[in-house]
Amino acid sequence: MHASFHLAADLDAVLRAAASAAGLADASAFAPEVRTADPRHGDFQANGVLAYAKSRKLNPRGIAEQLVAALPPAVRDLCEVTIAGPGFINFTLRPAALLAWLRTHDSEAHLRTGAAAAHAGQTWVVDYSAPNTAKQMHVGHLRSAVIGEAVCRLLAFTGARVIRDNHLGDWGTQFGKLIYAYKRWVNPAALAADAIEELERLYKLGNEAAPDGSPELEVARRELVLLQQGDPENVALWRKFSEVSLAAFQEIYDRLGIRFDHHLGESFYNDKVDRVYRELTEAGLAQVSEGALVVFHPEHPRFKTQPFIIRKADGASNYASTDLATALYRSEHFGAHGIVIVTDFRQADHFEQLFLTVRKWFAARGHRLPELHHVTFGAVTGEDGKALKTRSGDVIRLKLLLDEAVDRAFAIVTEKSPEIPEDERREIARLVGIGAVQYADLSQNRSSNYVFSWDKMLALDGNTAPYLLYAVARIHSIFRKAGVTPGDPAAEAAATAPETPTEIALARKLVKFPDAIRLAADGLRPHYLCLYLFELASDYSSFNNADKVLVDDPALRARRLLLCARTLLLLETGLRLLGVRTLQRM
RNA sequence: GGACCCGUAGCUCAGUUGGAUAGAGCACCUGGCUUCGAACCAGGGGGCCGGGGGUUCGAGUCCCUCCGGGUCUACCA
Repeated sequence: MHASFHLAADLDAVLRAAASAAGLADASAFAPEVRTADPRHGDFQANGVLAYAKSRKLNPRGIAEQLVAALPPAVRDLCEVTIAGPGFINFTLRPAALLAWLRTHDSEAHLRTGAAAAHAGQTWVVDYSAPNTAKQMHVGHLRSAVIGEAVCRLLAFTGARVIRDNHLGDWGTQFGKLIYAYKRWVNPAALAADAIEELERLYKLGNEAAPDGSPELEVARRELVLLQQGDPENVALWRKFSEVSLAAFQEIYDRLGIRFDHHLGESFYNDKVDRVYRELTEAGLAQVSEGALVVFHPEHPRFKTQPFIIRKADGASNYASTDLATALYRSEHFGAHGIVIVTDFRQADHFEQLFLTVRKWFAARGHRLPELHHVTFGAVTGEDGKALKTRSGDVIRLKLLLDEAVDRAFAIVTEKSPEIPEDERREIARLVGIGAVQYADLSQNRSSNYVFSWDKMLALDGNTAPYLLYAVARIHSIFRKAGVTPGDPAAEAAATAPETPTEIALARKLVKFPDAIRLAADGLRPHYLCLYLFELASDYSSFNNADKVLVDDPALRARRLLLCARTLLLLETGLRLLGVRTLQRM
């Protein structure tokens, strides 16, 4: 039996064809709206009949009956079709169809082939993490890195060529103060021991030493001017700051499994902003206001009066200038079909103005316009609801936060599995601890604030990394006991279609994987995939509890091993797409 | 003042271009290991989806309004 990857998409196509075959008026305008259904009603449901019938003042049940009658016989082999309520069409997959899908989708490569249609042939640039150089990464930098990496993997899985670009904050007025402080107070021993720590100390010293209106600030400004004019000493210092910072960042990225293709920070666009000023001025989009070069958007309720400042009154560039230049570079140099920028919600205004400006600018100059997406996320707060990151001091360093996650995970593993050797417990703790932090960030709808809670993210029940990793470990354990490699065709050859309620519930959940991928990738919202994986692991646990796998009956044993192997495949594939690493024992 | 985000069970959160009786986890109560990993599972109680109005076959979801919390609002990013 044929089983294509995305069954819902197939049903959609079949219903469109049925609309024509049934002779519906204006059949090409009929949108089936196939989506996953509540399991009580079926596997998929088509809701489009109601909207279609309503707008044409037809009886929806009558239309649904015509459509169902026009379905090709093959659809009935695949699933049971019923009409319910005012005109929903419900599709319930037959056990044989479930088995066929599971047999076909037996490797990550096969899943990838099925999923890759969505963004095939496209190039997407993802701009995430983007910390400021000369400062340590803190807890506020976590979400962009974790969500951005998951978005990259989802886009790549759905067929895109993904370019990971770390748009570092490596330019700006703060470097004048930093150079000022460095030249006076650098401690060479501290610099050798922990360079980023020493830079951060100097950064704060510079800020304190050069308040607004002070003569020290004038000196700091001269350092900045020297840097911008290419003064060898200051340029060398600035380079050192960048190198030291990148090395420190990479230690964090290594622990999170992140590797960027490019680190094109703000400094990279220094020589590219003049073209921005020129083209926006020539296009009539930019104007001088209060000495600055700005863009207004008269059609916008707010941005008709709130300017987008693209060049400061003193002639210097700002982040609007470099972000505009960045958009053009990504379009021209990378040939981007899509640009995704992952920052917190406080920058929503900026990116709305940026995107409005880019669309008008590119249209005026004939530049190729990519899809532009600002992937925002809420703040990370403590359990008291207040921001974890306070304005004055007491920021939690990301390095220490990850250390604590691993320490806490180690204590739990040691308590639960004392028989495992310490070396392996350390490795398990590393995967579970880091995975728990990543997963906690990803599993919640990114637009709301995220309450940071050690106890919740490390819990063994609920929608957490440890729960999913535990399901993975249990499945591996069964295969170890059986002496079988997961997915071995010989072990699955005799498999029959699922029969028990828990087998069927698990199989029905497995075939919904494509829908979860599509939801997550289309909306750039990884939490849809998390939710799916949690439900899958939960259905697996019920199955695991109710149906013994390693039984004597060869057909029964084969089909349960097949269910185990596919669950393992989808859990491991899904977690990999989230950037969470899996293990075999915990 | 204006704009945007959030408000769903005691707590933390899901809820797909508007779809069927609003779902999880925690906590609470009951039951299940001589059995592939009980770090688990099965079952139970718990809701004016912030308030009010509107749109329609149908609203947690869309529109208006009010309340509460957060953020941004001319040269930091």
